[in-house]
Amino acid sequence: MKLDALNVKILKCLQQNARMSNAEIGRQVGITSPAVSERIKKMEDLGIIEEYKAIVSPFELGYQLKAIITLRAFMGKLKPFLDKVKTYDEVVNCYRITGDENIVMEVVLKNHKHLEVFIDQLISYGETKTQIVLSRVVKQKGIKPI
Amino acid sequence: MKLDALNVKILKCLQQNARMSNAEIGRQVGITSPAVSERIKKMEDLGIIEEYKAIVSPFELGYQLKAIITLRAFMGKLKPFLDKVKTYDEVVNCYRITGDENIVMEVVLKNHKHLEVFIDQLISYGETKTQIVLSRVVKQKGIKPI
DNA sequence: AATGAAATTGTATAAAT
DNA sequence: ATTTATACAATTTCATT
Repeated sequence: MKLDALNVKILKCLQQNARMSNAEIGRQVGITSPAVSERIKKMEDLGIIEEYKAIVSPFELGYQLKAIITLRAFMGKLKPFLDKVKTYDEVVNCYRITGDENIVMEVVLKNHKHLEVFIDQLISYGETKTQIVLSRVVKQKGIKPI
Repeated sequence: MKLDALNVKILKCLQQNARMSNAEIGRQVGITSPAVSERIKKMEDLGIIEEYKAIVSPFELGYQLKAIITLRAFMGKLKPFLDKVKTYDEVVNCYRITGDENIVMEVVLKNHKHLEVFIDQLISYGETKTQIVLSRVVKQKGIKPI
């Protein structure tokens, strides 16, 4: 029993509001709170639920710019970059990808000057391409089980 | 009083574990749980905290592939696409961006066949470029207040 | 804006089905 | 694997500072 209909409903609740109480989830899915608690614990242990995060507004925290930056690493510079990128506070998300570019990053920045300074840090690792985010079309969505 | 040292600490807790109890947060930051509760409520009302989400493993839900897909919309096709993209379950994140491409999407897919079918849906809206995600270098990180 | 106290609600554990 | 019962803990509300 990994992902029956009940667990799917529980996941849906937690993806909508991770701070919902077990009791409230129980009411919505039709079981008691100890049962909810056990199912959640099991899904955490199995790695189905990875973590619970508060999503904080970058703008409200003082970051006026968001950008998607891709990096095409120079010969021998990819590994050093993979170590370095973990230390950048600006990088909120980073994937290694196939294709001409090796890396795609989601970056938050205070202003254009901050962007300039940040890009300057990258040039020793490779060629970058920067795309400024104009708007969020789809809000980070919960993943639907198949 | 929007983001004093206490609120910054509270945000840090909630970004690490959104299901942490108010009492536990209070212990960590040195105030009582009603005070925590009130501060959190205020940050929610001000839009500093946008939402609380369980992060669920796409792989465990049956999605073996993740891709970054950019779209360069055809003349007059951007607006129709912006409406349509909200309906795609595969798209977990989507930004409108500056540059040659208009859109960048983070997409989860069952397999290569699913990817093929998905890309086929996009061709009426514009030219696409697909980059398969090999690994996550930086896990979705909490944003640090300035 | 924070605390302390009281009432309500939620959680954890164990026993039973 | 879920429920019920129970003890413990957390939350909410409100009066107080």
